[in-house]
Amino acid sequence: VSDSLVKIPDQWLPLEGDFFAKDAYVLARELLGCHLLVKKDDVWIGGPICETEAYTQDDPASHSYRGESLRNRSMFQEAGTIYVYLIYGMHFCLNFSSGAFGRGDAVLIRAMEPLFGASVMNRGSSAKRAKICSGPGRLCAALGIDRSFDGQKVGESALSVWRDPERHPPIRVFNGPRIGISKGLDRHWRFGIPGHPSLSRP
DNA sequence: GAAAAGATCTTCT
DNA sequence: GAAGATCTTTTCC
Repeated sequence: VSDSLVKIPDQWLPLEGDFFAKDAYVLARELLGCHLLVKKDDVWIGGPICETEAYTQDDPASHSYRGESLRNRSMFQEAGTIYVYLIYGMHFCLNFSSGAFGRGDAVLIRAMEPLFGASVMNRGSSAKRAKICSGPGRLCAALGIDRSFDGQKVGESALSVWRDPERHPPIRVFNGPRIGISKGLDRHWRFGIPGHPSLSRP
C-alpha cells in the first residue's frame, strides 16, 4: 500500500465526458501519458497510459462493425462510457467510448506503467514489475477490472482518468497497425510512447 | 530465446 | 462449429 496514491495532486485535471467526445484515433493519441486510476481500499492504484488502440463503427476490426449488441452496447453510449468485454474466454479488456452518442467508437487501453500500487496489484504471473500492466488482459487483471465496470462512466465510478501537465502531452508518439486483428490492418491506429518499458511489445 | 500449445467462453455463421 | 482487440506455460532449438 505504501506505493499507492493517497492524494491526487492538485495540478492534475480529471477527464470528463467532453474530453472523450472526439474521433477515436485522436482520443487514442491524447490518452497517452494520462493517469488511469482505480480506487482500491481508499487509495488509488494505476499509472500513466503508454499504449492504446482506436476502433470505429465503420472499421471491420471493431466489435461495433455489425451494429449494437448486448455485449458492445457501451461502445454506443455517450463518450466516456466504460466498455469492458471478455476475450478468449479468460481475459478482460478495457475501453472508453468516444465520439457522439449512438456512434460505436472506442479506445482500447493496451498498456500502462504501474507507477502507483504495483505492490498490491493482482499479478497473473511473475512478470517483471514494469510489465505487469503490459497488454489489455494483464492491465485489467492487475487493476481488478471486470464486466462490473462495463457501462459505468469515467470519473463516476471507482475508475478515473487524469491529465498530468508534467506527463501530457508526451514528447514523442508512435503509431502502427493494431495487434491481434486480421481485418482493418491498413488503419494504423495503435498508438504508444516510443521506447516505454511498459509497452505490450516494442 | 523463439515457437507452439493450452486455457476457456461469447459471438456470429 | 469456428474465430476472436490474449496470456501463460511448455517445448524445442
